[in-house]
Parts: sequence; C-alpha cells; structure tokens
Amino acid sequence: MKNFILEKIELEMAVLVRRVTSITSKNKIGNLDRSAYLLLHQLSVHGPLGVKTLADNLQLDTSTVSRQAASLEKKGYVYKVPDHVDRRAYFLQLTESGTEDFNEYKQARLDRFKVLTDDWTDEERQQFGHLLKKFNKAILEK
Amino acid sequence: MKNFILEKIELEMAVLVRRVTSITSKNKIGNLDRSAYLLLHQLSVHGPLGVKTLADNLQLDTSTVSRQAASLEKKGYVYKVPDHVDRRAYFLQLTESGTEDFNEYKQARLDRFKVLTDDWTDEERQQFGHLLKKFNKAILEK
DNA sequence: CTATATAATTGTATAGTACAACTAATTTAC
DNA sequence: GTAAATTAGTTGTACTATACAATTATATAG
Repeated sequence: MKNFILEKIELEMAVLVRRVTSITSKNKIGNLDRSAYLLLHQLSVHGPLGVKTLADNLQLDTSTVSRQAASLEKKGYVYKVPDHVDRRAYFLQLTESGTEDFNEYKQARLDRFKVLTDDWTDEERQQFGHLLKKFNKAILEK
Repeated sequence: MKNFILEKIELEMAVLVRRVTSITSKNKIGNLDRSAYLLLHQLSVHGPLGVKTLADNLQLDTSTVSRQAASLEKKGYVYKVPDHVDRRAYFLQLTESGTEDFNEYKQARLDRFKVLTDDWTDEERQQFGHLLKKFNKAILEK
C-alpha cells in the first residue's frame, strides 16, 4: 500500500471533522444540535431506550447522555417512561414535537448534503456512503 | 437521485464526527490534540503564517487561533517572528521540537488509519481519500 | 441477608469554540 | 497630512460537549 493514500485520508479526515464541527456549531435548526440529533436518531430507529443503552450505542459516558436526555426532556422532545422491570431505569420516549423537530432537522441536513454533492455522480455518492459506513464500523471494532 | 443514498451519507457523517471526536479527545500524543495538529499542519505545509491567515484557512475565529497559538508557543512548538511590513502582525514559525512532535503525531495517526483500513482494497482507500477531499472542498465553497 | 454490581444523576474539570470589547497599527478619504 | 475607518491580534466572557469521580437507589449473586 502506498503511504500517500493514507496521508490523504488522514489529512482530509482531520479537515472534515474541523469543518463539520464548524458548520454544526452554527447550524441549529429549532433547538437541535448534532449530539441531540444523534440521540433522537437512536430513539427514532430503535424505539424507546434507556440512558445506558444510548451511551453504549453512541460511545458516550452515561453522564453525558444523562445530561443530554435532561436537556431534551426540558425542551419537550422526550419524556421518561419508567421501566417496571428495573426500577432504577427508564426509557426515553420521543414526543410528537421531538419527532417533528427531528424530522425537520434531518430534512435540513439532507438538503445541505444534496447541495454539497449536487455535482457528484450517483456512483460517487453511493461509494461515499458505503465507505463512510465501512470506516465507522472499523472505528467501532478496532 | 435516490434519497436513501443521501440519508446514508448524512447519517454516517454524523456518526463519523461523533466517533472521531470521541477518539481524538483521548488520543493525545505528546502535547498535541487535533486542533493543534491542524494548526501545525498549516505551518508545516505553508511555512510561517499569521493568526489571521490561519484562522481563515481553518475556518476559525481569530480569537480561537490566537489562544491555540499562545498555547503552542508556551509548549515551545512555535515562536513568533515579527512581520516588519505590518507591525501589528507576526508569523508563527515551527520550532524543531514542534516539527518533531508534529511528525510523531502524524505517524501515530497514519498507523491508526492503516489499521482501520487494513482489510480495504487499495482502490477503496484511494476512492475514500478522493471523496473526502471532494467533500471538504464542497463544504468550503458552498 | 449481605456484598457487589448496575442505572442514573450530580459535581467538577477540560477542550474547543464564538462573540464582543479592546489596543495598536495601518489604510483610506478628504 | 491628518481624521476616520479598518485590520491583526489579545483578552474577557460564555457556551457546548465531553469525561471521570462520587453518590443514590435498586438489583443480583453468594
């Protein structure tokens, strides 16, 4: 393998994270930011989950998720459903307004990505999605 | 264009940023973190630059770069060279130890990326680098 | 039953960032 | 050639996202 390929990936990855965080720090639709978005995404995909599970899935400390959850609850985006099996725990359940704003935010992001890749071929977009996913999986597993 | 491709990119991008920030927050080689790395990278590629130029290139506020520069100076990684043409300004110049630690950090990152993509084809790695670069360019321009 | 483990919260600390106010120097307009 | 506007950099302040440690309440294992 040629080293310059790795160097390119390495550099562009650093730049990407820098740019994306720069965008998303300004880019608040409604009351949502990127971390809140990811948390709501989990709920929207997997249904109600507890803090522990969310923390595992998102690779975050439970304390971080606990605070995010509290903040989302305060905004009326989720509410806590007691877990009758384990009374220490509860499930975070998306509210209607949570679902709404999540979808709005998601759409805004999609629009943004559409613009960013509007001169790409379908093949390129597909490849990009595929490789990002593959890379993410690698990070998780290695 | 199919929307699900965009959805995939959109989601994986959010996950990527989440995971990469999670890694790099723990991942300190020497005294360097990701933002410091990017700043040093600029200097290493373009030679001595001022705070303003760095801020523009990195899409950061000058105050942020000013602090990063101060912190790097304190660590002995850069020093200030007065700009005799504009006496408000100066250039940040990499020191030897700055160059050394930069290279060490870079190598550690490269090793990490090597592991993460060790089961990829060369074609995939190349494509990934290419698309990341293309995407970064789009963010900057659109 | 007691000891240990676990889910969640809260206290504290840090990094990374932006914006606003400020200083010193430069450039522009008359 | 000076006054006004602009610019480079710094510093004060604030906020978000995060982790780790200590704590509380509950659950599970011996």
